[in-house]
Amino acid sequence: MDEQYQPYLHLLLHLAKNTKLYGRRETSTMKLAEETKSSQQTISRKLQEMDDLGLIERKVTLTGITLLLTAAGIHVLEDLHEECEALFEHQSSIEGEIISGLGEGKYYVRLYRDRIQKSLHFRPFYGTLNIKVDDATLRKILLAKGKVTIEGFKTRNRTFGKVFCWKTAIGGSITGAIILPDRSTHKNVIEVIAPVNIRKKLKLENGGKVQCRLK
Amino acid sequence: MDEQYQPYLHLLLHLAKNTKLYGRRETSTMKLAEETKSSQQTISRKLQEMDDLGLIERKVTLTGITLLLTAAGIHVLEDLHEECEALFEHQSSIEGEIISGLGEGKYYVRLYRDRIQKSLHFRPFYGTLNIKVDDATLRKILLAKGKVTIEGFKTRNRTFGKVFCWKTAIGGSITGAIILPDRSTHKNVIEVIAPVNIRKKLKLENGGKVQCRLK
DNA sequence: ATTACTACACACCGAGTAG
DNA sequence: TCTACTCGGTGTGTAGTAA
Repeated sequence: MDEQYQPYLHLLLHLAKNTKLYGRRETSTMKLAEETKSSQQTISRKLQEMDDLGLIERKVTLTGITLLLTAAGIHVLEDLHEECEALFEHQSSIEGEIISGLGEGKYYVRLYRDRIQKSLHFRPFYGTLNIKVDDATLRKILLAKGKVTIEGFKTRNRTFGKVFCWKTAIGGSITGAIILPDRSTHKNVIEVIAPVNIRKKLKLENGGKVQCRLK
Repeated sequence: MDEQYQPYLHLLLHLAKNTKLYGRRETSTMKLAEETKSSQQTISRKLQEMDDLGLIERKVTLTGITLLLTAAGIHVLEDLHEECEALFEHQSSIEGEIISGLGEGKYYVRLYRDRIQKSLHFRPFYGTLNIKVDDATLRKILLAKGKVTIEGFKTRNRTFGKVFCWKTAIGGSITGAIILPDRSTHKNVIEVIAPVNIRKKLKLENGGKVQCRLK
């Protein structure tokens, strides 16, 4: 993004929406002021400046203003779009290193099995694939859309906390889920479950890399 | 886009690129000032303000600053991304009404045939499909990427002008091209050519609508 | 009705500099 | 070194108003 256009981005985006990028719009500085929650004077000045910068074409009429985005104006938005695309491109891709589990996972999956089936609509294999990921990847997962929460429960003897899940394609083929306990004990390790034995099916070994895709 | 974040967008985008959205970055106000072509003081102030707004997490260290985008900060960029997506969503789609040609097209395609084959890599059927489009659609085509120019030429008797072409899928199936003479005589009418007789193959009639997809 | 000028207040930028 | 303060010059928003 070219920083010189920063003060105009909000208005430019508004105009782009109004003109469907390529069209012409008959409007008035007052209408635009209302729509963008600023003053008629500010709109008038900004439109003049955007005209001077070559971002829009502007014709003053008796009843208002007719506006049109120029190729340059559209290009500013295209650039912005591309920058955003680049940012979110690898949005759903997760990569990490397979590590050996402690067998704990197996124990818990068994306990949560019915709840998992209810929330994620599959019957999990009783083993988890443990993947070590970096901080950024962990944050990516935690902030990802499509989070499913499995509520905790109590037995006579102890309390089991809630678990968060994200539906995931593992290794590009198996459909399963990443699960993270609300109060995780091991940092930077995610557990992945699926209806099948992932480790066996994908012939994975400790230390190897594996890709998942959030969905 | 929320207009209150406008002054921070440039810096926020810069930080997003640096942190790959989810990561942490150790940097300094001076480095960021250089990278974004502003002053150390401005960066310092803006980072404080972005922290106050909850867009970033900021930790001052002995050697500089450690930065992290918050969920809110990422969300601002997600919103921006979605707005851009919406703008460019129908970017490549062209729609118009079929009108009867004057037989002129046929004459010209025959003359330009070899040049068309060389530039567009297909041998055109000797007839054009005439489509009436609105102003915005015409502008969309003219500003579209992938424009191919066929240079004009002279014969003993007269001069033939250059022609602009855009590769296009017609009706979702036929691959052809939209062609527009440099000096078009009929306004808002585009001509479409293909290796086959489009009108016959798609069973099109005058007055009907047809969709094309630029590519 | 409009647009857009002038005038003024407030916000913002960046040089200098303290901590 | 670093961050971040003060402060003066400039930029930006809006009320009033002319055209």
